[in-house]
Amino acid sequence: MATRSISKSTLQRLPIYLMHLKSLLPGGQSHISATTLALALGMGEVQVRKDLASVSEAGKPKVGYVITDLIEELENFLGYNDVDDAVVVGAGKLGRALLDYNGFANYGLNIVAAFDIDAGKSGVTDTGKSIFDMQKLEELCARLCIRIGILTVPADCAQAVCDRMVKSGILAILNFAPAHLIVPENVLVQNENIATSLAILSNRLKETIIKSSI
Amino acid sequence: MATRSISKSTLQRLPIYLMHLKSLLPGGQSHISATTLALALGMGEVQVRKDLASVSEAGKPKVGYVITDLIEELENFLGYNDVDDAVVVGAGKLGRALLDYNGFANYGLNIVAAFDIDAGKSGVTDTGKSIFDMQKLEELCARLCIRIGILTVPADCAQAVCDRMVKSGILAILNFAPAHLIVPENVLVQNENIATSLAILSNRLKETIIKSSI
DNA sequence: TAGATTGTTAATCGATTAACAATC
DNA sequence: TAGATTGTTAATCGATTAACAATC
Repeated sequence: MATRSISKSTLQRLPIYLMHLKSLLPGGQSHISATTLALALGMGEVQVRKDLASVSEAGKPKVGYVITDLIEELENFLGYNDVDDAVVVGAGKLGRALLDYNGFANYGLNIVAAFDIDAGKSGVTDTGKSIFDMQKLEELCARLCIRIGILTVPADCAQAVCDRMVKSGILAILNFAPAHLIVPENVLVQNENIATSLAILSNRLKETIIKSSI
Repeated sequence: MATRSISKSTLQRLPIYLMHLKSLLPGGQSHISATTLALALGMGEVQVRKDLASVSEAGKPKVGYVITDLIEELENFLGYNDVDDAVVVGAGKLGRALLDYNGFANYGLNIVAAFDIDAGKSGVTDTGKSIFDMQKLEELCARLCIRIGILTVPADCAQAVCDRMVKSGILAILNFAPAHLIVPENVLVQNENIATSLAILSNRLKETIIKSSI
């Protein structure tokens, strides 16, 4: 199977295209050109065309792409159609917000439950999702073959909790804790660190202000 | 003033160094070499050295860097010491989680209040932060000179709300809505889209599984 | 046919890595 | 002094952009 390897940068942009295309659906227009798409998203048109070429063969000169087809191809490529089960570990405010967020279904992610060290948090949330005691983590992950875990515990116990997740068979971790995780080679970590985003934003803001005050 | 422009990639890594250095403080060790730091974070040692050189002059051959000094320099550079006020717009679960998260203070961000279109959500949270009706947005932002806004509304009203934030004088937006925002040239947007992270994670997971099944 | 738009090949740009001289 | 470690200059790598041929 030729899983043509795709660059990380392109992969990051694909969901942006998908998002925009979906927002176009109610408008009723059937086709879109890479040029138009690039303009709307403030990207280079060659970049858009190259990115789209990596998931679709359906671009037609003069008319562009069929929007619904492109959406379908993007969703398939991104795996939004075959659902993966996931768990949230750490049922603090952020953890519970993610647990109850119903938008993940659109991205092929089904959060089945959350876990917390504080047994007092066990129970069922507004939306009917269960929060279990951490003790149940290993058994439940193994039984349901959970491969994706969302880590939302404080930094100081992030590594210890991460180790337990790995032991439970989790292969991919979305890490919201402001901590660097050490994992075995076969386990993936994607850091979702708000501090990092903030750093970039405030640095750029400072530069903007300096520039505009000259 | 020589605001030596720093690459975006480096800027993204600085908070990671800072985070790790802080976690080292309780250990009592006074110095650290770029080599050690690189090893701990799974990065190249030249990269670490180059990144650190962009914020510090204090590296000494043979001994490395004084940890506390390096922390100080990183915090100054990242602006964690001069606090910026910010508001959250959209008091849903995520918005309220961010509003009540007390970790932002470490990053030089002080969230003063949240706003929501649903006046029924107005009030005070557990941690004493106020949620106001959206109507108050413009007046309060102007009065407090708010320049940073955190956007946590649903995708379908993200652009409209963003426009109001811009009109209120906000210059930097941390966007959690899964939508592409169009803003004037002088306004910065940093997208914090979980779908994107998820796309990368699940794609890499798939590749890992394919590879390991060969 | 003419022209808009596609997909691709070549050139440029930026970031990472390798090599090395400087120094405590 | 010797060697660990720094900071920098040059080489490599990857991603973006520009140029262009193909085509509906």
